[in-house]
Amino acid sequence: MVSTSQDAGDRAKQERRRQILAAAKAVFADAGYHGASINAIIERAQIARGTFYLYFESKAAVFDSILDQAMADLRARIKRIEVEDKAAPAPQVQLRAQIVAILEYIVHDRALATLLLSAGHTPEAEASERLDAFFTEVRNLVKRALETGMEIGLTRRCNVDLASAALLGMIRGVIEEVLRQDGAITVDDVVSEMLMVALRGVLK
Amino acid sequence: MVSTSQDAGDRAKQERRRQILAAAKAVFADAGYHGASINAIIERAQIARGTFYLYFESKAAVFDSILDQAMADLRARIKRIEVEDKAAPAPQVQLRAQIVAILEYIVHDRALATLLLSAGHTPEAEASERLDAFFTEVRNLVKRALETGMEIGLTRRCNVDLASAALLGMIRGVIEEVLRQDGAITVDDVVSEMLMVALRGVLK
Amino acid sequence: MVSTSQDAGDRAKQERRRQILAAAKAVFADAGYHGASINAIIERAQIARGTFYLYFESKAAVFDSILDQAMADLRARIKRIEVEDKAAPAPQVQLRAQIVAILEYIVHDRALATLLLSAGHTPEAEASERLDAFFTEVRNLVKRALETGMEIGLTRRCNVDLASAALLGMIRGVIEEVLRQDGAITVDDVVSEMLMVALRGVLK
Amino acid sequence: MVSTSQDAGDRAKQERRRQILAAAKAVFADAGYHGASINAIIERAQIARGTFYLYFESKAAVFDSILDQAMADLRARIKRIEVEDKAAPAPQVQLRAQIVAILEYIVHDRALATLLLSAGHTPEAEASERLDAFFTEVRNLVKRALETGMEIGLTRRCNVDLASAALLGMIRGVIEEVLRQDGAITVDDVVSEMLMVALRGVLK
DNA sequence: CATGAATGAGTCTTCATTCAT
DNA sequence: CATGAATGAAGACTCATTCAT
Repeated sequence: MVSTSQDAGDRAKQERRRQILAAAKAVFADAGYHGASINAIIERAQIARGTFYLYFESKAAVFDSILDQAMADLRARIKRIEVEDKAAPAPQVQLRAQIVAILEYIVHDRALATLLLSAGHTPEAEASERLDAFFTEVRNLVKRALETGMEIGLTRRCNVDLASAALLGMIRGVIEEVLRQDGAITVDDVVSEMLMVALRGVLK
Repeated sequence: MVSTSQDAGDRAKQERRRQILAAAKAVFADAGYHGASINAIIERAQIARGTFYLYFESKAAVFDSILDQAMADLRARIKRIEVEDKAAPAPQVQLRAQIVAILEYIVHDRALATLLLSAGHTPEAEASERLDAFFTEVRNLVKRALETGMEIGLTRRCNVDLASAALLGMIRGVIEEVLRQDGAITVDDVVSEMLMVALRGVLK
Repeated sequence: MVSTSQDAGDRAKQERRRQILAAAKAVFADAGYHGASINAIIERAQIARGTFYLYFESKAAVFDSILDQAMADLRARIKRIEVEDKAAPAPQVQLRAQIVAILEYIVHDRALATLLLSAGHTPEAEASERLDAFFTEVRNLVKRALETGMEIGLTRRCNVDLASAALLGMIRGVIEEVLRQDGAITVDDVVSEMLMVALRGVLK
Repeated sequence: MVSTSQDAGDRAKQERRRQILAAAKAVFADAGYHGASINAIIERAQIARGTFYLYFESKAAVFDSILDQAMADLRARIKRIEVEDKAAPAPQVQLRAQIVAILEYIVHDRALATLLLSAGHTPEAEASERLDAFFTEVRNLVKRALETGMEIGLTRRCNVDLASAALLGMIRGVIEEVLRQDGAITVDDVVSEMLMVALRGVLK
């Protein structure tokens, strides 16, 4: 009995937490970190002022929570591409699968996508640094991929810093386009198109 | 006489205005729209509080002014690429020249670049909409270029919406990389690399 | 049976109450009335938030309880000094015994002492008035003692209001000093010194 | 002209500052440091919220200002008592004059007096430490006076720590009594009575 | 024109108190 | 009885904007 009701309480708490996180995510996406007010968050979450601080220490803390969660989720979807293992699918297939998984995760949650696209200009939240670190991590992954590609003669020689920046910018641009068209397009098509541009260029 | 002193006054006024705009640009770039305070701006511009409101009606107004100026400058550097006129340089040469001109303008003014890259997330400034409109305008330009390219058989068939979004995202990503490296790289090199990726893709 | 278990319940309740009072006393002494938080009290008392309000109706109420208890304890230690009864010890001996008893009670409970010394400045607690009343009561006692002393020719003629205020102030000052030295000094010595100053003055 | 109007502005600012300090002093005296709210202060001072922060950085800062001013004023009234210079008035006359001056200053400003009597239990204001230091300073002065008195055979041998604590407590008790009687008594009479008790004791 | 003192709506955060479980 | 999640009034502080000089 006791454990049951405690579990129920815990579940309720987790639910509340999710509810606040969702509201905060939406508000941050709408207004940006600075523009978002606790007021807006609690109104959206339909809770009292104090309740917010029962679940999060501060405005920065919710923001951090959101980003941390997103980063963890994204990290879980990112894996090194296996080139040497002959049993593994072809690198391009692996790459495609990963990009689809990532984009699907991001695009699936509009607010989160907006957040990720705009964060970075948010000096006070600690998460901003961690977000930077995360993006650096991703960039390094792409850089290593390019380097490997060059080694095995798959990819053209290029400035990997610039090329990776260009590729990531491309991904961001494409995500924005998907958000803009809001579901009128499947992630799968998007990835095909994007890979085409990225891998083969626009010229015939 | 009157007109002369008026002109002098006008010139002085214009100078003051520029001075405030410059200060504001720096502050906005440093702190973002919300993080920027009138205080910081007037301190940097060495003017009194009231003086600021003599030249701009609000914080949002300066921000708008800065973006409007930037958009006007950029528009002046963007021209349709001439494909039919045989006397004109090759399309790729024209394209390259334009992109170099644009990037040089943006990268030359670090504060402005930072501003443009982050301005999308600044709800209260009206300019935000105009900025959106501006980017749409640019995207349309790119789209038309792609369509023309496809018509004359220069470019691969593709989803022009996505491809243009990808290309613009690429440009933004590359600009960020240039800012990150802060002058350790010339615009010319950047454009070469970027065009390579964009036009031919990363594959060998 | 019922009455027995009720008694047990009552005893348990009383115990809980004491536990909370002790925690509250410590917290009030540490942080002052305003600085003390219900949070700190319940943490120290190891009880749940709601439980606190089962035993006291408000923060002010605990504070009042503490002071009331202290006042009752102190009252029990204060008696009129018997001058006429020849069987009684000499007035100075009686006085000394009482002061020792009072100081010992106060100094023995550091938290309480701190509380009493600072409680005058705690507007919202009702007890503050009662504390004032209590001190007035004590002052009156001292005043009557001085008057009696004057009548029987033991004491110098003086303004009893001022003299009693001075004497009580002295006691408070001395208590503070004892707290400051924290046990490096016995109440007995303190009282000797204090009586010397009070009764004979500092001059030789 | 310019300097005149600037001076006028400065004078006006000084006046405002005084006005706020006075209001704050009254509110702090009424409610204690914690109990005092910026709201209460600005209402009493008849100014807007922001104006307060134009003159003081924080609530603690006003509090500090008040105490610092008081301490400076009091220090200016405290001088070592000259025992060796034969041309100087008798030590007791010097002492009396000083105590009168100090009490007159304190009693003259009811709010300040209340503040000084109750401060010390005000942890967050920096001034609290400085106030402690000030009181320690005064106690040391009294201690040295007692020691000197003992050396030249004027004073009885005694525990100077306790005796000085007793004497200062006495002063505080007497000040409280004067405030209680609110002007129904002159400082001069008070000092006479107090010195009588302090120097000769209450016994005949 | 320029100034800067004054304003007050709005921000984040705390905390005494209540009440459903 | 005990619990602790929920509440919201109230607190300190910021800052874009106005206006008398």
